[in-house]
Amino acid sequence: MKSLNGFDNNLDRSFFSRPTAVVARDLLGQWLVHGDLRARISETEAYLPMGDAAAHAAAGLTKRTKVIFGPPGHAYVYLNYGIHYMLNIVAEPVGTPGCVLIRAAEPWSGPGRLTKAMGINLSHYGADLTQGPLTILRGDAVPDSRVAKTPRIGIRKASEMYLRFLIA
DNA sequence: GTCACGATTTGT
DNA sequence: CAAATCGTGACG
Repeated sequence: MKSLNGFDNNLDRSFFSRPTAVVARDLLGQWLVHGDLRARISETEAYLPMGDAAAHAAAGLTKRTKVIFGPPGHAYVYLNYGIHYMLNIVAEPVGTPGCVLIRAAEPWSGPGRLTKAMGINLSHYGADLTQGPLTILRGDAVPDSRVAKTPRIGIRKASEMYLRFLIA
């Protein structure tokens, strides 16, 4: 059964409707697809629903964070430093505001360079990644032995939490 | 309305 | 190390 975008192995809603850190870890090795462009996700960061001062959702439900409180599998995109678009994927069930920042996908390093290279911008805010031109395809699973965990990059709050996942 | 700030990148 | 550049959230 193919999806609207023609692919038959997209990650479905249930994949994203799990604990944020688990989704972040399991997103490694999957394919980020935008139209004809595709890139293998190699680095992610989890921003938790609770007890995470660095998460935008910690500020509560606002116009900007609205999508993070919605159904999983949707895109949370925002402009950072007035220059770079950051792509996040909403995790957890509706009402639980967790999201995963896609920090890099081969061959691109850096969240800002990735979105620029793949043409992702604010128009993708709220887009459903389980269907449509912007989506995630299932790739080969990355074994724990190849997954590294470190503190997240570029944040000032909660910098001691190990919520950054990358392929070693 | 005004203001400080930031999940980055690039160049000096 | 500092600049670029602007939407958001806090405050009045």
